[in-house]
Amino acid sequence: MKIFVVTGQTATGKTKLAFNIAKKNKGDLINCDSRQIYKYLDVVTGKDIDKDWRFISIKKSGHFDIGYYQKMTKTVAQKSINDFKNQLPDYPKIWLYDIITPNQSFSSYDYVQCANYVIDYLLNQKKTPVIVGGSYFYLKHLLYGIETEKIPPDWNLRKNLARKKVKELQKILLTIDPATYQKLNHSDLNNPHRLIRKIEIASAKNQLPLKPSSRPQGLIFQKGYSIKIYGLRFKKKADLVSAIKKRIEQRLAKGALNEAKKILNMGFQTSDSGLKTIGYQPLFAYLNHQISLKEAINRWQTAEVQYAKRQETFMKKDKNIIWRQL
RNA sequence: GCCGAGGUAGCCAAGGUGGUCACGGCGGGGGUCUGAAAAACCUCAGAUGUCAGUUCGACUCUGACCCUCGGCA
Repeated sequence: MKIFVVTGQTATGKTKLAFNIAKKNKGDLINCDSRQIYKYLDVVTGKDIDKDWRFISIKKSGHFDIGYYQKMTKTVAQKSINDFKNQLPDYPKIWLYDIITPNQSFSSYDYVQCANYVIDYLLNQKKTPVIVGGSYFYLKHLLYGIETEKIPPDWNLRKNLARKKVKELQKILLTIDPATYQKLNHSDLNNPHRLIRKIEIASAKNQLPLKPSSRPQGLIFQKGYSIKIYGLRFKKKADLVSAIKKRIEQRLAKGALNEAKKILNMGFQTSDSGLKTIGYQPLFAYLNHQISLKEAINRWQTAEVQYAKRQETFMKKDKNIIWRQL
């Protein structure tokens, strides 16, 4: 059973490659972009769908809405899907867009659950999963598994700890789990998010009886799967920058500003987790007359370029990625 | 042309009665990464407009010059 993965830097044309692979292998795309998972964040996140596509939900579990986008022919798009099910064009579907709303929380663990569900679903239908996206954190967990115990977020704890200074968090961790504390590097030691997570794990361990960690395994360790992981990246930084600039212009032309406005009108807060997505904050600042449009665009571009660099730093440690330079 | 303000790294910017060649922020380079990840965090590099003078010593004082920004003309 074949599984393809297309990952890499932003703005490298991952989706296009994924579509080509899917067409040749009777496949569907499975989104692995942590932003396109949100409903309503369409233009700024660059979802590759337009009016011809329709969302079909196949499973709602908890607050997750798992489904796919299906390309329609012009006439079909206007009528009921059921009447035309057999006439739909044979075109790869896109799974795992629009799972949650921008104010809902979603973790890499959640992603792995959703993705595995869809992968099984497709393999059962003898279809080829083509996982596509640049959220390597999600991808890493999907491919290689999550070794730590499955300790869910403790929102009360997080809320309390969020008010504390880094030094205090360090002290707490040092007290309840000195072994973990000693292993922290300089970066993690000053990272409130990660300190809080470590404290969360340590205090859960203290409360629950320690069970032998049943090592959940990632896709890559499962027998019978042949997985190819492609990574796209630019050879020259100047090309990355111009690709990003061009894409932002296109997204603005497609109505990125209206989308930002619409999202605020829907009642979402600028602090909602989905709206930490690159692009929205500067657009909000512009809409509030805090900065010029030019400044907003600059900030957006800079943030994208910085993100692309972080992606590469993270991904290049993965020796299973087959790189294609652009 | 005159009056005023000012010229500190790619950008913004602090400073001091002259004395380890200078606080920060952004941007840039390099990293971290196992239930927030398009997040959060770590780390490195880089500067006193030009020329002269005073002084043991000037980025800091003096003068000239060159620019920039206001106002007057």
